[in-house]
Amino acid sequence: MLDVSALSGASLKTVSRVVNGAQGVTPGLAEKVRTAIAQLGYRHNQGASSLRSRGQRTSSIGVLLHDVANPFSSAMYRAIEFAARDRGVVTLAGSLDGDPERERHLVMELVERRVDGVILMPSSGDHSYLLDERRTGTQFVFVDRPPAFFDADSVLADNRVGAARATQHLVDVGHRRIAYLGDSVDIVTARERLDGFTAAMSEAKLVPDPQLVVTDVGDPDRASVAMERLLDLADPPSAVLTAQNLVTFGVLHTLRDRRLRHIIAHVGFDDLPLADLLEPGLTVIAQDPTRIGRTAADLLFARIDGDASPTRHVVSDVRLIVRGSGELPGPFAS
Amino acid sequence: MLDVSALSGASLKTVSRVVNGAQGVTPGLAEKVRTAIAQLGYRHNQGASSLRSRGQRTSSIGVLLHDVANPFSSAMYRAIEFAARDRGVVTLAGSLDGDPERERHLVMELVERRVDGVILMPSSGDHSYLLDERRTGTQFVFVDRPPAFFDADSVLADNRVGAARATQHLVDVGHRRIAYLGDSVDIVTARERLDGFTAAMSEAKLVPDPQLVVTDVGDPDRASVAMERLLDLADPPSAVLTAQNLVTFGVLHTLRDRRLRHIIAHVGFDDLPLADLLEPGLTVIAQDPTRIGRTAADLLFARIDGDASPTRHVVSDVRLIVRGSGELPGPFAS
DNA sequence: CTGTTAGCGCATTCAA
DNA sequence: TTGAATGCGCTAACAG
Repeated sequence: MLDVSALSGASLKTVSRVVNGAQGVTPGLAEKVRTAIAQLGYRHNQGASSLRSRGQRTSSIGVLLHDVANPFSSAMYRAIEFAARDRGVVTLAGSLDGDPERERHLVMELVERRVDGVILMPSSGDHSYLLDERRTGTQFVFVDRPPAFFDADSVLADNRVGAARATQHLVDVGHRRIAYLGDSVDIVTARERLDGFTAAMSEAKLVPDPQLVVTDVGDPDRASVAMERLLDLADPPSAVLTAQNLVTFGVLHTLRDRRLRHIIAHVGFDDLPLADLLEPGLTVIAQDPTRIGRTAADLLFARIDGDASPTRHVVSDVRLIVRGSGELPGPFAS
Repeated sequence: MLDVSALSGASLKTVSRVVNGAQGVTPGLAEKVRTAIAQLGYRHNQGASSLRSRGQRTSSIGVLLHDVANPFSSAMYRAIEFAARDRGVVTLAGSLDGDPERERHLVMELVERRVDGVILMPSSGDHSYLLDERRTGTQFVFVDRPPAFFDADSVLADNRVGAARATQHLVDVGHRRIAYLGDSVDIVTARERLDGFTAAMSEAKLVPDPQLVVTDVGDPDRASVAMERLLDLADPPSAVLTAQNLVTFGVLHTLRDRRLRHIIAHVGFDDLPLADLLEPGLTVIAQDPTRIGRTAADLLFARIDGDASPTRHVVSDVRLIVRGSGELPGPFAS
């Protein structure tokens, strides 16, 4: 910037004004400055700039997700990135893979870089440590899972209602022995989905067979193995609800390998990219990652802009997408 | 940091030393400093730090992709993020959506934030503008598509060989009327794939029917429409090669809707998440996004570390994954 | 409308 | 081993 000042003959401050598009610079002088900038290939240094001004804002936010490559996560990230771009804000993205330690570490890395805010899909079950991090002025918004021991905005899907709707759908088709495969109940989201399942079963005057409720299968392999076991029971399920997309993945493989995809009814929580091209198509409870991302970004930017109103907890609707697998009658149909 | 200094009684410089884990601080003093840091909830400011030191390094890199939510891109991003984490480097990710202007804009945003380097899947066909950007010290590595009018490292899939292998596979099955659907030939990658197709056809002493070669369908909808037209020809193709995953997507839909998935042979370029669960499974030429991402990150970090050796162009192998769709005999088989 | 001075938070001299 | 001064690139506050 000093070089630009020297070459253009304008003072340092005037160059700064031109760079920042500030009011009140004679067009002629401004033009000289711009020429010098182009000639020297000068590039504004946002880091140095934000050190001194704009209340230390860096125009950057962090997005920490379970796994950036998960289709649900990446669709959400896309929406956040889109919202951020409108404001000239860049986004840093990281994956936590369910590791609480990595969550803390990456949050710290982001805070040390003074991002204006963080959108967090948490991997830990205790966010009290964020009280310290917030002192730097960093704002936090939670997605997919709620904050624990910490007060912050959140955007969550309606897990309970979604799981209940899926369950009821299977009941309506005529199923009685419905299996549930999901994540550990230590994860709030997973617990809510299980609650939704249980509630819908009760509603239908059905008692879930404990054998058919499996709650510690968070990845495709374990889900696959668990499903095999259920199918080997003397009295196997006629329908299955998979409470998460990786679980859905594993169960799809098992059903395909056993040639049961056309027989056992199946509803998955979360949509999958090629779900409509499967035979039969996969019936799912779909969240809207784009809307969730957009909402989270809006909440975050409002906080960054100084919104100090009470914490907001947005519940994002889910919807049932009927594609065939959830409408199968099961093995005992005539 | 001033507050920490005051509370701990150590000088500013000593606090700095402790924060950076530098040598030669009495354990006792260091402990006092750490206590003060914890007590005050002090967080190191990387922005200010990099302004003064480490040759202005920010320990951040940018990753600009066609679309962060594309499964190929997000898998690659994951690998880059992983490599970066090992070095305590954070990654900024953005989507370009094929817009050259956005590419220039986002590159500038990253340079203004003084990222140490950028991994770029380009959307533009002229990168001479990067000569200016490189003056700030920012390093560039290209992935998926090569740089034009600019000298930089690159990691590309073996597009020509991949498309040729797919074509030959279809020829080996017995196909003669093979359709090709791909992106515009203005995109270097797309041109190479088309060249591979043409070369393999020649090799087999076949002359591609110009009607069956469609080169301006970059998204699912246009690919779908184009495929419909091909199927409506008096002499439709018995096999199809789709040169990109979004094209594959569109063609899959058309074939499914026409109940031709079990009849027309189909090989896709790029793998898809549920490709093995389709009926029949989708035969593909698969790139290895993880390896590509890892390689690109390694190249970039070497440059950031001062490697000034001649530009390297890495070609990443592709492989044929046989799953069923590519081995169908076509409609005229007895 | 323009320039001067001071200082954001930190690390690099160099001296003690 | 520790500390004081100096300045990284930039902008807020204040002159002129």
